[in-house]
This record gives sequence, C-alpha cells and structure tokens, in this order.
Amino acid sequence: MVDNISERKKKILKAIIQEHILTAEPVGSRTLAKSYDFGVSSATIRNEMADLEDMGYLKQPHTSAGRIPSDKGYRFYVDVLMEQKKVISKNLQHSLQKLYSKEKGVKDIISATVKMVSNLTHYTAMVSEPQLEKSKIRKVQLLQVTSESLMIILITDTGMVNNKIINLNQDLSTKQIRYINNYLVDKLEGMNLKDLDKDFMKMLEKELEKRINVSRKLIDIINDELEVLVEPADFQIYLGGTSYILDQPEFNDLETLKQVLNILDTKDTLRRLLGSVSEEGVEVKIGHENQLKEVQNCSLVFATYSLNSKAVGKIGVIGPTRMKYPQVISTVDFVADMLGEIISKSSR
Amino acid sequence: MVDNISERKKKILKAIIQEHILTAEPVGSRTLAKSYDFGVSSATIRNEMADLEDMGYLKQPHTSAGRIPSDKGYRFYVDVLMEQKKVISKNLQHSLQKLYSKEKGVKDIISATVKMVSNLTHYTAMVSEPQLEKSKIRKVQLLQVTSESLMIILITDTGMVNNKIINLNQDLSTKQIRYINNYLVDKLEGMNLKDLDKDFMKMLEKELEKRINVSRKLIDIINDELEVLVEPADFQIYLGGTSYILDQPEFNDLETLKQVLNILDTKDTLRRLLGSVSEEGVEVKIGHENQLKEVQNCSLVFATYSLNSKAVGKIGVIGPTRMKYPQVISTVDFVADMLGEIISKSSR
DNA sequence: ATTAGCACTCAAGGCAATCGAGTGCTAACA
DNA sequence: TGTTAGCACTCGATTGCCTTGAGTGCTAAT
Repeated sequence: MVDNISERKKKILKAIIQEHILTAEPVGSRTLAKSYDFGVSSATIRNEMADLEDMGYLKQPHTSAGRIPSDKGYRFYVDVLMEQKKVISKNLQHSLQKLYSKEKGVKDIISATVKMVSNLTHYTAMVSEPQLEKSKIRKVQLLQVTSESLMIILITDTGMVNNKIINLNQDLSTKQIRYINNYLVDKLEGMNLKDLDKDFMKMLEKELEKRINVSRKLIDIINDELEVLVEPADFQIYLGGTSYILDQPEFNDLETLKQVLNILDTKDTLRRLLGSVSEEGVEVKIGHENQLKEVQNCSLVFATYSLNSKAVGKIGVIGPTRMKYPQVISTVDFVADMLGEIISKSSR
Repeated sequence: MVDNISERKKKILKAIIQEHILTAEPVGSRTLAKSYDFGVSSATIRNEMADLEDMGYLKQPHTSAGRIPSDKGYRFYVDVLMEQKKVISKNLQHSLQKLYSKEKGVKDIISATVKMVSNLTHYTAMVSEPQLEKSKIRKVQLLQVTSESLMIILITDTGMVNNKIINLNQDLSTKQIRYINNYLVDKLEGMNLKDLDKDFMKMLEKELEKRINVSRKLIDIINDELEVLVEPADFQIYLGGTSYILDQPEFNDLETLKQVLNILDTKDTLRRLLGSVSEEGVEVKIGHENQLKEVQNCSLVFATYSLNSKAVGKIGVIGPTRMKYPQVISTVDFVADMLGEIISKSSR
C-alpha cells in the first residue's frame, strides 16, 4: 500500500529526519520553520506533521514534545528521500590500500577492515570471514604431526586456511599417508565445498575402504574430522569499535546498552544477526525490521563482499535507528568492494 | 615498612572489605557492629576505623559516609586476610571436560575457556593464545598453492598452527620446492622459536643461496615471510563476557565505562594489559598497581597456563577493585591448570 | 488552504526542606 | 587505659514544589 504523500510533506519529513539525526532531539515545528525555509509558517508545518504522524512516519515521545521519526519514517527516508553519497576521496582509498599492504593473510585483512569501518563510520562494525560453503577447495594436504596424529589442511579459493588435527590412535606408514593424501587431493581439489555433503562423504568412505589397506575405523575418523572441518556453522565474525555504542545518547540507559552488548558478546547471535550471505548490494534493517528483539532499537547496514563476483561474506555496521544512513551506506558499500578486491589479490 | 596492626583491627578490616564487596556501599560502624559480633560497641569500631584510615587501608568517599577499602586495603586483604577457596566441585570439573571434548583445535578450546571463565566469575575474562616464542617448531611444510605462490605452514608443539601465503612472482618447479621444503624441515624442525632471530635468518639465507639454483630475490621473499610468520607481537587475545562490566555499579558512570571498553576493544592495549608471560601462579593487580591509567579503578587477576610445565599463555579476569577475590583467584587458577592439560592432550 | 493567536501539556531544571546514615568528640565508667 | 554512651554535626540523597519553555492542537480570521 503506497501512501499518497505530497511533495511538501516529503520535504518536511526529510528535514525532520535529518535534523533529528543531527541532534538526537525531538524536532518541533518552530525550529523547523526557522532553520529550513519552507515559505510556510510553523502552524502549517504543525498540520503537516500531524498528518505525517497519522500516516505513521513520525511519532511523539510525549504530548508536548516535538516529533521523532518512526521506523517507517526512516525506511521511507532510506528508500526515497535520502541523497546517496557516492564520493569517497582518493586519499582515503589510497591510505586504505596502504593499510592493507602489510597484512599477513585473510584473517588479518579482515581484522584491519573491521577496525577501519568502525573508525570511518563511528559505529560498531562487524565483518564475517568468507563462508566456506561458498568456496572451492583449492588445496588439500595431509601432514604427519606425530606418529599417531595427522593434520589435514584445507585451502580454499577464498584464501581461507583451515586445519585440524586428527588423532588416529594407531600408527600409519608414510606410504599409507601419502596414498590417502593423494587420494584426497584427487577427489577433493577443485570441488565446491557445498557439494561436500553426507552423500559424498559416504562415497569417499566406501572408496577409501575398498582401495587401501587400513582399518575401517581409521577411515571413519578421517571422514568425521573432515566433516567438522568444513562445518559452515562456525565461521568467525570480527567485531570492532564496540565502544562507539556508548557515544550514542539512545544507549545512555544501561538496560538497553546491556542488551546490545550482550548480543555483540555472543558469536552465535552475531552470526544470526549478520544472517546468510544471499542478497547482493547494501541491505538496511531498521529497528523492528530486525528479527532479534534485542536490537529492535538499532539499525543495521550491511553489504556483501565478493570474490570472483561470488558473494562470500558480509560486512556490517550497527548503530541506533537514528543513524547517518547516507554516510554509512556509502562507506560500507565502498569498503565491501575494496575488501573483495584485496582478498582476491592476496589469495591469487 | 610493615604496619603493626592488631588482631582486632585485622578482623574489622576484613569484615569491612567483605561487607563492601557484597554491597558495593560504604560500610559504617553501626551496621558493622550489628551484622558481625565483635563484642565491642560501634564507638570502639569507629575508633579502629579512624586508625585504619590513618594507616591508609580505608578511605572515606565524603565526611559523613562510611568507609570503603583503599587499594592498599584490598592488597592487604588479598595477601593476608582472605581465606583461599580451594574447592572446585567435581561436577564442574566434569562438565568442563565434557565441554572441551568436542572442540576443533587450540583456538576453539581457548574460545570456550574464555566464555567459561567469564560465566563462572561474572566478570570479563581474557585468554591469550600460547605464545610462539615459548614454543618449539614441530613441523614445517611448504605447499604449492598456485604456480606462483606457496604456503608455508608451521606447527608448534603448543598446538598452534600458523600459515602464510608467499607470493613469488615467478614459477618454481616442484623439484625446487621440494628441495627448499626439505631444507627448511631439516633446519627448522625441533628448533625453539625464540632462537629464530635475525642472525639465524641471515644464515638460512646464505645457505639456501649457496645450495640451490634460485634467485637471490626469491630467498629474500621466503625469509621475509617466515620472519613475519613467527612475529611474536601479534598473538591473539580472546575476550568474553564484556557485558558483565555493566553489572558493576562502579561502572555506571558512562565515562569510566567507556575508558574500560575502549581498552578491551583494542587488541594492542589488551596485550599490554595481560603483559608478558613470566611469573608462575596467580597474579593480582589492584587498582593503581596497574600501569595503564584507564584501568586504575579495576583489578586484574591472572594466571599463566603451561604446556609441559612451561608457561606459555595467560588467562585473566578484569573487574572493579571491589572484586570477589577468593572466588576469582581460585577459579582462574583452576581453569588455567585445566586449560594447560587440555591443550597438551589435544596437541599430543 | 493558510496563519495568527491562545490555552493547554508536560519534561526538565532549580530550590528548599527533610531524612538519615554516619562521623568525631567528650565525658563517664570499669 | 581502653571502652562506651551520648550528642552535636555533616552532608549526600530523596522528596516535593514551582517555574520555565518548547511544543502541541484547536479555533477563528484571512
């Protein structure tokens, strides 16, 4: 259902939202008439504001106060009213590239990114690692660690390196290891990780058993460990700028503050918060549009970043619904692109 | 300089501190006389309290209030007065072991530990990974990733796995790689990481250059990357239970709260906070005993954990100076032991 | 449709009074 | 000489009251 909303109402709504984002205070008709030049009196604006409140774009904290935007108001602002900022200075771009240049691997790049985004936006930022199920296996390697334990190492085309120790509880000859290794290399390299499902594991198990002269139990172990290794449920999320939350007057209340910090403290909920990597481009979740009730007075802005034009991870910002959407959206968008590029380059 | 302090004063001081730890309020002579049975009147206690204040163990927030312990008071409490809690229930021990059993590697074990400690103590907890410079190299492996890039993998006896991609910008034959690999294995495995210093790298560089038929530049690159890989400066610190800070009334003030959260948000300062792994056993830093002024209204309790009876990492708790020292100290101590055991087992 | 005017509302801030937990001091007592 | 009862005093916290002022909604005039 599309509200029929006059040009003047739009202008006023936009002004109210921008003013509120700046001041964090309820906006009254007087101030509005003074600061902005609408060519109408405060009384007229009052009427328009009353209309906008009826339509659900604004609300009043209490009877004798000005108006603040509702979630719906912000939504309309983001979708329609707001002017996109597209300009990121070349300077910035350059200094970012320099910042990245001395990092050690994907994980370090992500650490640096999350710090950067939070510093640029002055909100708390988070970045998820490239998701395994979106990646291809580039390299598999078994490595003997002790006489009874192996390490399996997995390198993906997204530059992620996973590894896990496998305890065999029995000796294995170098030759046997080499054989299994070659077999795994042959079967797994180049494979999409999402195809590495139960069926495939069964098949792998059978074939291994048929071909080589090791106990069934051993193969079981190796398979189990491999399965855990590619478990998608526990990808890391990097967090930065937590203390920026405290700058926001809407979190002066300790109870709400605690709710949010609790969310940020638990990797599990963080993962749910970021959600799955599906949509392309920038996504904005305002207040009650979020599933988790603990963050329904927050807004989230995220973008996916891609390797080889395949979305593999997310980068996001969390702040109060009264957020500087234009800046944040353009920053997140820009950095996401950048991050994709850098990771591609570093893992090429 | 040892204060001569009577038994009765000790008893009173101990009572004041325990009362204050419980209530977070200044403790007055009236309440003290009522709750505890000293067999003397509040007036006498008042006199004793005045003495204790003169000696520096107590202080008054303002003239007409009760007393609260000073840092010196807490120090005396921890060193002399406090009764150590030594009992950790078998139940707990068991459930911990179970919790650990399904973890993937050292890093996951540490994640679980930090969460556990914060939940047990209700303070913010931190754990550092096993420090590289304390470890031996157990395994080195070069792995060809693409035609122009290698990965070098390093496994230590502490179970840490480090890796780094090396971009060569030139092709290298499998044979050459195998040669370099074997050379590195031969030279590095079994070596103490702290001996891998500039001199050693120089030597390595020279020898490699002499023996194999690759460009000087290539060797430079490999050496550089290896150097970065064993850089001790950037070991991770895992953090958990950040939001417990908010439960403490002493951090109701947003300014002090922000100071502390800022510290916790920056890995670098966190590292300084935990400090180097030197002393054995449990260490308690109370208020101004801390170097960083941002945490001088906090207390830190940490213990080192050891692998093969060599201290390799730290596990710590941060909270207000009004901390439940007996519980925290015994918990941290216990978990540190446990963690060492578990990691040893998992990386054996 | 717009606007000036006016009565009304209500959070916030200032102020004074009160409360009460706690102190220090003094004088009496064992 | 150490202990205690008693008392005046202090001072933060709480409470209630008043004022202020930004803001609204309604009405009547333009």
